[in-house]
Amino acid sequence: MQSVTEASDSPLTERQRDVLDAALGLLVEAGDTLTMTSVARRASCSKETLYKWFGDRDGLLTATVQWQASKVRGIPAKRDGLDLISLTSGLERFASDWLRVLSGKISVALNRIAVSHAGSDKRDLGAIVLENGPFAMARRLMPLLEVGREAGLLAFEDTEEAFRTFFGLVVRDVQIRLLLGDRFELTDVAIDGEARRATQQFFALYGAYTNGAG
Amino acid sequence: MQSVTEASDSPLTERQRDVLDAALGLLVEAGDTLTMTSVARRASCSKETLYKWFGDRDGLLTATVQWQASKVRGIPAKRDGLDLISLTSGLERFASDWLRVLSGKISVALNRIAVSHAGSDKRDLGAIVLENGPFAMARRLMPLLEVGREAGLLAFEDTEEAFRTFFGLVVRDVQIRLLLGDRFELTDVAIDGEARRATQQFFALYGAYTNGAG
DNA sequence: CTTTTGCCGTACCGTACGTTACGGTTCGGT
DNA sequence: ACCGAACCGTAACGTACGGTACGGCAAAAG
Repeated sequence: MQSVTEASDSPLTERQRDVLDAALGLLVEAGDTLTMTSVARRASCSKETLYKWFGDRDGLLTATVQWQASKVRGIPAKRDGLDLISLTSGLERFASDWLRVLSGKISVALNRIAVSHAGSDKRDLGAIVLENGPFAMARRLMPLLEVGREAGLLAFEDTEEAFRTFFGLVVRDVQIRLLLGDRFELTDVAIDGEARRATQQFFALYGAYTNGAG
Repeated sequence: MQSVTEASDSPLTERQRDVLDAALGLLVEAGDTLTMTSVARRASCSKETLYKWFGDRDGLLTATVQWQASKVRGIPAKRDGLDLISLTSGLERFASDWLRVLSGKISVALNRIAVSHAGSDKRDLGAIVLENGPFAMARRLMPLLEVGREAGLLAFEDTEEAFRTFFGLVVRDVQIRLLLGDRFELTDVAIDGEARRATQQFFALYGAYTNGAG
């Protein structure tokens, strides 16, 4: 027996991971209208166990979001961006991956939960999603941008500023429209096209061989 | 007596508007955790009246969102963008206004509500917010962009494509961070700076005097 | 074999809240 | 002055759901 709600680095039994996967599935299907009873039934476990492991409903939600975050985390960006070709393809692949994750059902569902719980005095799911969403993207991308700058391929003063512009060029209105329930068809080829366009526009703004209008 | 839930263009009594303002205030303060009782108390009306006018809780929420939308709607964009100066200032003012609305408490609250209700089978608040948010922005801005193109100041093929890029350059990660509860200080001068940067970058991408990389 | 532990299944409790019902009050119409 | 409609305030109902208690079982510990 171990309560997961205390320290953030509890090792999580395989059974617990199964339970969280069940909760994740229900979260995607039903949003935060999921009930403790439904989670228990889906996971074939008792409600008592849920409460023993996760404390309360909010603890279960938090653990579920963290569990998904731990799955996505750790796709390291390759730092081989020394020439223009590899930097370009690195940015493109980055944008492509990001859009793919962003438009996935799980991401949409989790962002919905976090948004609707933000501003509450409970455990802040928003902070977790923020940390594993935009902030994680920044942590992974900004080193790549700086490598590009040191290689003389990019020109900017504020790295965060450059990153946020890249973010805007990649995501545009896609995420908010998805969150607001707009039916959106975003095929894989469309995503790749978006990534290519965003990268191209980013180079038009921050490429060292054009104007360095940072 | 008139039920507002049926036709979308019910004229709304002044008393009803007062009630919706009260609901709006509670929505900003408490999110969708507001109760029918609290709305009745704040508006000094009976719950029976709430149900007679708006049908049910969801109808009240919908009416409230529509009421706020009807307040924001109808700030027409001036179509005087014939020379570069006025086009630039038009875009800047547009971006500035948009960021100001976007970062306001009411906008954040309403987007939160709409996001958390999206994907539900109830009346779609997401569609309303979408219609009065990004889509309204598009309807107002795209004509201005086309005027700029016809005046030879901008170069692009797909107007919607150009608009969405402008959207991305203006909003970047601001909205999602606000929705996720990130404490964010966005002063008026900062907003004006953002608007200026976005406009400048947009001209760098779509200005006719540079490359027309649409 | 006995004890302990951990968990399942289920019944149960308390409460919050959406919704309805009803008596009392205001107010415009005649 | 009278009537009826609209509305206020509040009490009451029904229910869904978070949280708890408890009996039974299987497996590990002793």
